This record gives sequence, structure tokens and C-alpha cells, in this order.
Amino acid sequence: MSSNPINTKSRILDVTWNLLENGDKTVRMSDIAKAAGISRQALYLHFPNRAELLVATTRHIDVVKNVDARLERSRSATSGVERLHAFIEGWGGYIPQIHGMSVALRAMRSTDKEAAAAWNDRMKAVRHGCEAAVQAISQDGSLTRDLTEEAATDLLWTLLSVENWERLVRDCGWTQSAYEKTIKQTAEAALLSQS
Amino acid sequence: MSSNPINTKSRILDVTWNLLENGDKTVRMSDIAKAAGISRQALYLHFPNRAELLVATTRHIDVVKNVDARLERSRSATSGVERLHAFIEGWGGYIPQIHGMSVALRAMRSTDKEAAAAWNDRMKAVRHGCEAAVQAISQDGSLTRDLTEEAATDLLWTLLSVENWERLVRDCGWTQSAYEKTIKQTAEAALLSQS
DNA sequence: GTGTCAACTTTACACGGTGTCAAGCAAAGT
DNA sequence: ACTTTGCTTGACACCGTGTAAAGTTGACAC
Repeated sequence: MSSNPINTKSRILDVTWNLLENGDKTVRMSDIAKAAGISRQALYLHFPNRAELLVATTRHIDVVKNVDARLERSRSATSGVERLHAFIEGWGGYIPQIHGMSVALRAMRSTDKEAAAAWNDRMKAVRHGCEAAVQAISQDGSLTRDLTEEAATDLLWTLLSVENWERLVRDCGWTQSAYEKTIKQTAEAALLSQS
Repeated sequence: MSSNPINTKSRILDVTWNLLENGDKTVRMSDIAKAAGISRQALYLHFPNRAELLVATTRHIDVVKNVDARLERSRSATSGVERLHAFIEGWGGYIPQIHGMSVALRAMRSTDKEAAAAWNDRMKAVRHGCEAAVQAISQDGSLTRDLTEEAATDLLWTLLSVENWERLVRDCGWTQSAYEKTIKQTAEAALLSQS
């Protein structure tokens, strides 16, 4: 063979990730091909379309950055509040690394069903983490009486959205640590019964 | 004249608004033309491009729905908290009516500079309202010591984003009143010093 | 009633980006 | 020698936006 196919495939994923996170403009298939050092058509030999390339890239990032381990850490927390903090740190700290990816995937949602499904899947996983934190708080008896567990989960999930991170960190110029600190405070203020 | 040009122009705006709010799919220029009962090309006789049509439509909605009056009402509030409530009601209640518009405009941000500017302008206006509410709270001496006025404005602004409304009302199935109630509670919990 | 203007029509095409198709080529494996 | 694998080049269809040009129709002026 002229080159190792496995290397090419993962090189495409690396390059796609890199372009999405560091590229200023919109990333076209031809940009990715050029950066990977192959022809645009060769891209379609590895991935059937743009959506699947993006989805594969998210999975690739997850493996490299080990999201599972990141989010798993919050499970070892004893109290609900600790768990909340650990989850906000875990997910909130992951956002900057998938932000470019997230923008591209979200932009495809309107036209591509598969991209929408991929994004929803990832968000469902985050919601699941929120749910676990809320349940831990509830079991501590610290959940505010104003919210059901489901409503509290929805609210926390919304608070932790990539869009909110974008606005505070990228648009408003907050530092990552200011973001995490304030989101923790806000989440606590909104979810915990003041006692 | 074969028909009144002013009627045609405002008919286009009405129809665009209607399609954006009620149409399921992505709205193309040809969809708008068809709905307005004119040829696609005639659209370009009234608006130079898609971005300007969308921008004109937002202005049109503003006039019809009288946003200014809506948001102005919060100025008459006496206390900071009252002002916060009035603003959340005013803006939060406006979101559902411009939601479709917002989606379309935001989708163009990446490619069209003018669309991005138009959206940023509108968001700047909302931020200004947030700032006024925060200042009123601050003057009451009720602003939490954890946040500067600017950070509090950023946070409130983020809380009141169209994206958060989308998630809670559209994705999570909250009613408009549940949304408004919970956002008020959350904003109060996050911004006010607990005394 | 002839002429002009304005609103709009039809037809055609350029452009950018995605995705498809087909033929060819070069190196590695057997 | 021959096949397979991983690519290349080149061409093309599709879609949506935007442009260009020539033609139609009705209202109004004189």
C-alpha cells in the first residue's frame, strides 16, 4: 500500500478537530482534505458525508480526552453538592475543547438529521449527569421545594449548555475559572433550599 | 400600477414572519416568494438579499409587536427586584414571537456579516435592559457581593438568552409561565444577596 | 389613442459547497 | 505476473443564492 489507511483515517480526524478548534472561518470538506494532505474525494472514501465525519470526530475527541473518566469522577463524590461541583468542573472544563466541534455540529442540525441526532445524543449524556447530581442533592434533602427533580434537572442542564459557556467565556470574556465559579454559585443558589 | 408596491413589501414581511414562526422546514427565498404570491425574482426587487430581508422582518415585527413599549414598562418599576421581574416578563414574553426569526438569523451569522451584526445589535439591546435591572438592584443595595455589576449583567443576560428559552420551553416542554417563574427565581437567587 | 412609467414576469445563468461517478495509477502482497 | 488497496484526477449533478436581460400589463398623462 502507498500509505497506512489507519493512519490516514485518524489523521483526518485529528486534522478536522484541529481545524474546527483553531480555524477562524467555516471549515469545508476541501479544507479538511487539504490539511490532511489528500484529495477531497479521498475524504469520501473514509467517510460517507460531512455529518458522519463530524460525528466520528466527536467520538475521536472523546477517546483522546477521555470524557467518560472525566465525568465518572463526579460519581465518587459523597454529598450532593460535592457531586454538583465535580460535575460542573468535569463538563464545564470539557466544553472549551469541543467548542469548535459543537459549533459545526449544531450548524448542521437544521439540514442534517444525523448531525442533529449526534448532538442530541451528546446532550442527553450531559443531561443524565445533571440528573444524577440533582438526585444526589435531593437525597441529601437539600433540593429547593420550588422545583421537582425533573425541573431542577432541566434547569441545571440549561445552565450548563455550551451556548451559555460561549456567551460568558467567548462573548463576555470571562476566564474559564470565573465561568466555573459563577456557574457553581448560580446552580447552588437555584437548586439548593436556603437553610 | 398593477398593484400597490407598499402592500407587496409589507405582505412579504408578514409572510416571511409567518413562515419563520410556523413553517417546519428551512425557509428559502422561493418559499417566501410563493407564499407572497410573487416570483422569486420580484423578492430581489424589494430586498437586495436574504440577510436584509430577515433584518427588515425583525424591524417589522418590532413595530407590530411594539417591543419598545414592552421593555419600557420595566422602567416604571420602583424597586430593583420589581424592575427585574418586569424585564423578564417583557423580554421573556417576547421571545416566543421572534423565535423562528431568531433561528434563521442566527443560522446566517456564520456566513453573513450583516446578519451577525443585526443579531448582535438586538442582543446588545437586551443586555442594556439587563444592565439597567442590575443597576437598580445594586442601588437598592441588594446585589450579591459575589458579583460585580458587569458580571451580574453578563449572567442575567446569559440566563435570558433565546437559547435558554428554546431549551426549557421547546426542548423540555415547559410552559411559558413556568419558564418565566423559574427564570425569575433563578435570577433572584443568583443576583440578590440573601438577607 | 399614444406614450411612458412602474411593478412584476419568465428565462437563463454564474457561483459555491456537497456529494457521485468513472478511469487510472503506483506500491505492496502473493 | 496479477490482484488488491489507497489513493488521484477530472467531470458532473444538485441545491440555494444572487444577477442579468427582455417581455408583459395596467395606470395615468397629455
